[in-house]
Amino acid sequence: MVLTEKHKELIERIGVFHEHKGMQPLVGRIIGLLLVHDEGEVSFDEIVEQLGVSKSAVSNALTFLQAKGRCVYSTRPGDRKRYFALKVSDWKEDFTKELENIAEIQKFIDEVLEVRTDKTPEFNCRMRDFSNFLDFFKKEIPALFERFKKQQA
Amino acid sequence: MVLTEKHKELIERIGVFHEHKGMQPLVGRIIGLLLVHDEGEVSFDEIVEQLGVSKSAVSNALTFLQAKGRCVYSTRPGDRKRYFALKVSDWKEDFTKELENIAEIQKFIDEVLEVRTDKTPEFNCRMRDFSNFLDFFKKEIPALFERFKKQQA
DNA sequence: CTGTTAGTTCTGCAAATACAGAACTAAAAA
DNA sequence: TTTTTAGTTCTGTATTTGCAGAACTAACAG
Repeated sequence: MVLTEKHKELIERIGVFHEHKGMQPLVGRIIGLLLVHDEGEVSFDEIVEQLGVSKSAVSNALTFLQAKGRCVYSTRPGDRKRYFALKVSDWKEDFTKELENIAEIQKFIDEVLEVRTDKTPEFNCRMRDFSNFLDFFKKEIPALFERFKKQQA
Repeated sequence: MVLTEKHKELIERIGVFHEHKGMQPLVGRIIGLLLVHDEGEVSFDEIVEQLGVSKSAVSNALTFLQAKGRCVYSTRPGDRKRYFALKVSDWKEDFTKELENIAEIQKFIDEVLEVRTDKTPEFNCRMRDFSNFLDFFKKEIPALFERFKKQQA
């Protein structure tokens, strides 16, 4: 597949977006490439060529993406190459994980509340409020997907 | 205020948590200190002493936190020191921002769908599904807070 | 057995990060 | 006016990051 300027520019922006989420630059670019690539599956070599980076960098980035469960590869009979693709299948799972990750702050809030004295009742009250909300939020996640399903039909 | 080992250890863990979110180490530690500190407000000097870091590092970190709107300082009559505190007041706003930030991926998903051919209908379909969900999700955020309010009462 | 393909692991380095320490600034105190 | 206080900005540096390139490995091909 030949990438147009538009493709390349979009890949870069998707890369930067993922960099901001803490991923290393190339990892974000690879996600971008796998997203815009027509065939869905992209060979190791093609990633190297399209992004103009070294094999070692691609190898490490793909190992990372696979470890994170964001990417898989398949093979074809009579072809030793690996074809990589994103696991868009379980976006619900991924999204849930991200939401739960945000809510992880609750664990700390609760620990903080345990060590705090009652010198600052308003502060403590707000924190407890926030903790209660996070509790509520986590429980609401499944319901969220259900409401979406209903609304779809 | 004298910090116990428990306090210090909790500050470190809160620091690491924020590092994973892309903040620089000291910024995370300062958030931790402001969270566990009894008085709620902590002077510049005390931050320097409690965390054992340089004034310059603290100055930069606090400038960053204030720019991000996560921290404010107040002053006291006849006292030139600045007392820093977290802005826990608007956790709803902060949380909303974080959720919207997650949903920002939708912008890219939609752009990706525009440049993709229909060679991979299933992939495209899943992406469209995800985009629709993100749409739904963003609209649901205010309702989420409302349901929490109701449940509280 | 030798060569080739496809990818991995190791080594090194250029650039970015995160901080220390010193010099500096602005305002209040003496 | 000089000094002190409280914090900022500048300069240098140790550490970490992100990648390139080379050496290596495993499997198949000739």
